[in-house]
Amino acid sequence: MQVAKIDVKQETPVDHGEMICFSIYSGPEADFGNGKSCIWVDLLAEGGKTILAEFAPFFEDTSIKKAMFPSLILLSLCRHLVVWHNYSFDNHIIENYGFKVSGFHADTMHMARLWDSSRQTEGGYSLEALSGDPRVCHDENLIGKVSMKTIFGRGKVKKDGSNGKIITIPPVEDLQREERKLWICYSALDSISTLNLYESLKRKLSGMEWKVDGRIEGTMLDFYEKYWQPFGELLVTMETEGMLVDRSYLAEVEKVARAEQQVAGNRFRNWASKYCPDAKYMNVGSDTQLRLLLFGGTLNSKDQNESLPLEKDFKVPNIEKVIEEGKKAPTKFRNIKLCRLESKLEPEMYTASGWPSVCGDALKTLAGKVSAEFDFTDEAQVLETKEGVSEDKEAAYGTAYAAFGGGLKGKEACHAIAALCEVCSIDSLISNFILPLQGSHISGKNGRIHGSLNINTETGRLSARRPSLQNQPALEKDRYKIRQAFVAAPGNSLIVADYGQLELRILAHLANCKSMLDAFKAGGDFHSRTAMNMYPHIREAVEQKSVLLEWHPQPGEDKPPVPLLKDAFASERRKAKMLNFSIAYGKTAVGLSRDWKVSVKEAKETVARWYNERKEVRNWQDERKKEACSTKRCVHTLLGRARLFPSVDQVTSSQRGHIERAAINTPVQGSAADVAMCAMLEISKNLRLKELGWRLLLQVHDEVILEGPTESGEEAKAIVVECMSKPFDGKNILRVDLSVDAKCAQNWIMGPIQSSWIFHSAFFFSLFFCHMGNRHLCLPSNNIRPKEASSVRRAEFSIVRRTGNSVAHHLARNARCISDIAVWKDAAPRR
DNA sequence: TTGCAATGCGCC
DNA sequence: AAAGGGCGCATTGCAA
Repeated sequence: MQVAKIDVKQETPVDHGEMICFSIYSGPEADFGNGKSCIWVDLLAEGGKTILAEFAPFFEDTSIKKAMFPSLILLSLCRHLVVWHNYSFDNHIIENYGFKVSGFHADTMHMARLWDSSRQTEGGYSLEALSGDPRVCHDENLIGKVSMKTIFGRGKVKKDGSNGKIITIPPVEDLQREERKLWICYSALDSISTLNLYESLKRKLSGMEWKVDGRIEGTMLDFYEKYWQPFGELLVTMETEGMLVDRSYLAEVEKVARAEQQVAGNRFRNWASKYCPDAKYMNVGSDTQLRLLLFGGTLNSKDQNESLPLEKDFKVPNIEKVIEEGKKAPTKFRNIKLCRLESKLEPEMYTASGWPSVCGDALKTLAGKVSAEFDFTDEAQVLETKEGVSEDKEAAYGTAYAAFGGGLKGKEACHAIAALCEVCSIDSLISNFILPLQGSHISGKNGRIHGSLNINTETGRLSARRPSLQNQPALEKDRYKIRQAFVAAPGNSLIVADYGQLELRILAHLANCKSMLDAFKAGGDFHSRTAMNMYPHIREAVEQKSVLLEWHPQPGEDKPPVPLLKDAFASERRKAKMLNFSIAYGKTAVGLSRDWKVSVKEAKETVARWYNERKEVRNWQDERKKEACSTKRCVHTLLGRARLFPSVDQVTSSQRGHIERAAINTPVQGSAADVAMCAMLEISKNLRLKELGWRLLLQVHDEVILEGPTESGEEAKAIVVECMSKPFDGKNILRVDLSVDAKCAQNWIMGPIQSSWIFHSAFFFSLFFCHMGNRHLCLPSNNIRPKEASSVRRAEFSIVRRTGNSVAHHLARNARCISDIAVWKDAAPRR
């Protein structure tokens, strides 16, 4: 299928994009008439829409019979199962025409991910990359998909008439009309490649053992059919469902955010301009400018031959309408000269490439724990400060205090840098959420936003795109209450349910760690319990009842009789909590020492304390590392999905370190993803929920959101909790309970967060979409990296051959449907 | 004008 | 010697 009028990089396929053609292929034995095995349908031709309507029964369910369609063909077609490459996209495009797509059988994109989850940097998962990779498809008689760029790309003619390096591709509508023969071959090849890919992947997955807990359950093809096939379909329905967003609320929030950002930005610029006049006009969001302003002249920590310049010109919008020398009128942009503010300021953190870092953490070290509210250019506040009205303590100021000479100047610097942090955080909220959530490109006609939920991570987690709802500010940090903009439709409510410490529970299960399992069994505050286990003096205090592990207020009590552990030993608990999360991710003592700003020795000691009662965890981690670095080269998740690593013989030691950490993390993160997936399948299978009208909308790692009628909220909530607590066919196969917290609310702020969407498709049909609207596609010729973006604009599918030949035959005979037929041998001329 | 690498930041 | 797993996405500044 090819689609026009959609920009896949920006827009959701729900309610965006139009199909311009599609092709069908069901294997070489199928005969569409005259020995042709592939048909291609032109929807741009006169009456294109009518042709599509004729195919409606093919897309839809058998029960929806259209009289206009010859019933014989209809019946045989509808019994077919369809395989797609990136089903999500095609499904949405077809649904844009009002058809419900049925007969989903498999998605080769997901199958490929299951077979090898580590292709993202090495080929990727586009149809082109997969079908052209001899390790995937090795049929000598078939060639893989050939990219549009290869076939239709032309060097863009430069102004001087010479051929440029930039490759352009004409709009697909033009190609379809003007390069007809080639175009038909190209699109036919997509469906053929998809079928070929499907057969290959089926063989691959069938050859992989599927083991759960050491017991053979079948092959990975069985796994696919049991889990990822229905999961793929579920994700698509969730994308279609979408979520309602309150735009007027967001518009209000935007005003406030912009105003606050402006104030904080001016505060910083005013201060900086005392040292460097042009800083008054700088872009505080540019890390390049900031780096020079704060650390100009510093050496690169990785290459002592390189250093930042002491001053540099930057191009900024000429808002002040300054008329530069030699110019008559103000230009659109102008140059400003930035220089280092204070040479005593020393960078403490560096970026990966060795330059001083200006990230939030680095800036906070400079500023210390001070408020961004003080504006020392404001006389009144300066006076107040001099009189000692503000309670600032010198200890709270960061390293900038001394570097800028201490006293008032030092304080000024710290407060200004704190204001800078504020600007950055507000900016990211605006550009990541407040703006995109108001745009129409990610929402459909009904005003709901339809992001995408993808199975495209190495561990099997979902990712959410357009928008990326998974990085919404956490409840406590959501200064503009953005989650409040996600609302239930009138008469409906949301159920927001999340797992408590899912990954830690998984780790406890996988490592069979007694201490952790006991702590979970005991319930209460897990991190406090960890702290108690790590520090004998805390344990003593608990045993003597001079502190409480946790406290459940009884009627009439307004505070605990003795202090709580989390208050009395706050820093120990904080460390315990960080260790709980960090260790599962493979973090080392050196990393922790930097985070905590303590010596490596001290960090090592703390880590040792953590492992002391959790020896099983260390053993388990060592086993995983060995497994990853052995000839097996892989680790597995709870449900038996594998993650393959490169051979350790061929990597650097730092890459080996990465492999070892991933080997520890993947089973934990990937198993958590398995649990969340099973829970969602349980929820979607639940007949009572269906009956009550509750639908899944979103998932974010350990949290799900449903929407349904308010009146049945409580009943539905109980069912959801049940499904999540026993996600494996109604059972919990873990050694540890799954704790679930669920709320019923009108908007998301009342509870936890989440969302995502998928893409994918596979086998008899090939639907071609073209996107990019009327714009020409411009690609530099050296861009050989097949990105997912390119696969997203295509959708390919095929029908599993059951009665393939007769169907093909009938279709081919319906001349009104078919403008042309292409056989694969004619396809894909190489240029 | 467009794409890209580097950087940074949010979440779990 | 360095040492955090997994993502998506925005912006900047530069290259083609």
